[in-house]
Amino acid sequence: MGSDGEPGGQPLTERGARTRERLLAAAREVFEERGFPETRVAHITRHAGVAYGSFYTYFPSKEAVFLEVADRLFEDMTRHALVPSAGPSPADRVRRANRAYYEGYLRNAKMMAIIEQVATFNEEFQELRRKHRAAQVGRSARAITRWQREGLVPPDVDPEMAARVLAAMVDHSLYLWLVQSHDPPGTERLLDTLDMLSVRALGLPSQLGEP
Amino acid sequence: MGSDGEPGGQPLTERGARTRERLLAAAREVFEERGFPETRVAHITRHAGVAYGSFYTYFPSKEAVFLEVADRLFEDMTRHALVPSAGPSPADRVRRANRAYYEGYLRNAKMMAIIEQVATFNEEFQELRRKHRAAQVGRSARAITRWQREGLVPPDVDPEMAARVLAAMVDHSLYLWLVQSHDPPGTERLLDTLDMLSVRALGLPSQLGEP
Amino acid sequence: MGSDGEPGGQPLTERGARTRERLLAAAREVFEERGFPETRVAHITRHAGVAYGSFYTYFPSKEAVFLEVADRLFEDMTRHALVPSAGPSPADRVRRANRAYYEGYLRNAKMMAIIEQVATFNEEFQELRRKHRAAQVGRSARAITRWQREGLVPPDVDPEMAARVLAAMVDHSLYLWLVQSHDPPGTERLLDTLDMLSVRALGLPSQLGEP
Amino acid sequence: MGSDGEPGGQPLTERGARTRERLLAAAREVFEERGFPETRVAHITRHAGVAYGSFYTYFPSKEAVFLEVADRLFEDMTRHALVPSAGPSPADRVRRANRAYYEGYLRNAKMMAIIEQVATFNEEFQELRRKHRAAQVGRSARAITRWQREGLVPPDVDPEMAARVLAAMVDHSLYLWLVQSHDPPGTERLLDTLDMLSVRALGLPSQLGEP
DNA sequence: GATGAATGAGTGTTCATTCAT
DNA sequence: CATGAATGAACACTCATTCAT
Repeated sequence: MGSDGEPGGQPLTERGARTRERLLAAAREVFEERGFPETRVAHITRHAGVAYGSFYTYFPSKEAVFLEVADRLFEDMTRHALVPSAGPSPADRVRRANRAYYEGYLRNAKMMAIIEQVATFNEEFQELRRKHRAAQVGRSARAITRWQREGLVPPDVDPEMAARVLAAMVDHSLYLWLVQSHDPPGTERLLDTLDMLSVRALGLPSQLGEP
Repeated sequence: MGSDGEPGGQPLTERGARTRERLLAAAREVFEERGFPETRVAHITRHAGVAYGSFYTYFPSKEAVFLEVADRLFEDMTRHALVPSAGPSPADRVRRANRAYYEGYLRNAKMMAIIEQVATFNEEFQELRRKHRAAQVGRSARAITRWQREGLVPPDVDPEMAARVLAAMVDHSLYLWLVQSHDPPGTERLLDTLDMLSVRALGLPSQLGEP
Repeated sequence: MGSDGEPGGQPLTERGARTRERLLAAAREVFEERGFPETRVAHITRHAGVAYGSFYTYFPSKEAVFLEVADRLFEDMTRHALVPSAGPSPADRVRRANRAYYEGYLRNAKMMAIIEQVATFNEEFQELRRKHRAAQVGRSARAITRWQREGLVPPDVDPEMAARVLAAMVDHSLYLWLVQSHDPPGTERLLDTLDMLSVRALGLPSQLGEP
Repeated sequence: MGSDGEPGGQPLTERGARTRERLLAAAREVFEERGFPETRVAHITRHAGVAYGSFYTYFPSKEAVFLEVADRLFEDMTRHALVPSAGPSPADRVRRANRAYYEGYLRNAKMMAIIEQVATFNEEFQELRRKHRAAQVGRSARAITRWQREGLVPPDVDPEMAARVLAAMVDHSLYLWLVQSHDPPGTERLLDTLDMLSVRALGLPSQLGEP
């Protein structure tokens, strides 16, 4: 409303930075525990050990902390998902990517559930998520295109669509398995199936030298 | 939810049945339009053209109508998903099942979004959904097992897991395409990809007589 | 609104009379079970086995049934409270009156609790009750006056006040004992104390021939 | 009543304490004026001159304020009811106790009516009241026992029962007089009768040196 | 910057009573 | 008379955000 420092701005002092960090960490924990709609600002501040009002010193709204928590999570997921393109066979690259995604999912499973939740009603957040997804799908699509040029993937495969569909397969399978079923035993079988189906769906030779 | 054992349920007269139907239809439309949390009971009754209080003559809560609307939808999805097992090749059966699911999804796309939404915070509803999914996955798994016996699917495929994973692939791809992206053009390419990947992932011969 | 038969009027047919009776009996039972504010008209009709709307054929309101139920109860209490004035000593008459009141209270204990309840917020009902009380107190006061003329009660006793105060003593003691404490054992001791204190408070000779 | 363990209680600042006090005072006045069920939270806050929501900063429910108002009242009644045991004759002690109780009742008459009201439907409150009553009755019973040892009260009197019964007498007489009859003239006659009947009922010598 | 009190619009649900059939 | 559907005002409680100290 004025030219004053907007709330939610970055803190300038050392102490302020610590408080902000505490709030972010507390927010994540409370969101994981109760979900977004059931989380009260008071829960977050109590958990962080700061005064109620201080929340609004660092974040303009409950939504805003969530966005930031989610952003950090996406960052984490993406950073670890990078698989060196040079190296073993395409099939192995697919397997490694799947495993890396699984590791990330496991690390962040609870928060992934909440992200799914918020994505169902918050348009701004949907947009953020679409972007992250598009980047990931883009990378996979480019790999598929390359493999097609090398004759490893049949030419009738639409790289963009295949990338989308396989990403949906892995993502949603992990969601149902880790989030909705609370991590049941036998995860190895699930991962093996994901790997196998991904590789065969693309028609990749599963071993070096295989047709 | 009251402990009085109020009827709050099935109408005894023709007129009551009509009112109840009107409320159900209105509820579905309003839910689709605004989502579950943003729907007010007043919206539903206004839309149905009945008095506020009449809602509670037929449903004990907002949640209860939702459950019933969703139940009807599951019913619709399941009824149309039945693909005659006798007939053409396995690959064709897979394609037909995918198409049937797509038709259902398209018919109910808006409501599917809301179902996804409610599933993220309502445990009772999650359970209902798990059951429907399990039934579907079971059917697919049995088909895969049969194909394995007939030598059409490699023996290293875990039928249950494969069924799960492919269902997740189709379901979530359609969700992202129809719900989150609001039915963009080029759906045929998506469906073709789903078919192709399903068939190849299972190693099914895509044409009669093909290996 | 017109010159039609007002609701709540006496029924003319035999069948109507039976329905009305059923509603009255059901009302009493439900009131006893749940108290006045917690009783729904639906409870009464369900309990009576008649249709919801029929209630208003016989009674203009929930309050109206209550008034009638209470009126019958007062009638019962009064009818049995009549102690023949001729007969044994005044002390015995006091004892008999106390016992008769106790019997009535016991018979109607649950309803007495609800009457107490309604009396705290319904002015019309308070008036009804005041009248019943006044009649009872009047009778006792006249007996005390007589006993004063016969030299059995000291002349410094105010008959009206003493009657009031002793009635309050008996009434409230029974209320606390039977209603609030749910009829604990040892009632005989309570009754003996009530008798003894009543008799001594009035200075009555407790035995024939005693001073 | 929430399961969040919200503070909802004691204010931490001077200003908060003042607001809480204002709400308590306003609550008492509104309860007295309209009774418990007819009191709206909005009445209380309007009367206190604070925002609606502020009520719930200090009290978790309408019931909770009532409990606290009543508790303070019981406190007041008890504090003033203490009659020095040393001093004049037992008869005088009885009279003084009666008068002290009357003073307290007069001071709190309106609220006593509401307390009676709430006691008819709120179990938690009934319990609170039972405790206060038991304490009072206990004190009286001990006095009667002492007087029996000193030969001032006949040995056939049951101290506990007599204390109960006389307390009921005084309490309910005052209730009917001050609350239900709105303090009619001639209260002195009532008090004299209460004193006289109490003393005679116990057989206490009404004057020093009298038998 | 930190604190915690203040604000008040918003909502699901209840239920006595009325009315159409 | 009987039936049960229709009505809608009423109310306690929540909670994100703002503000005074």
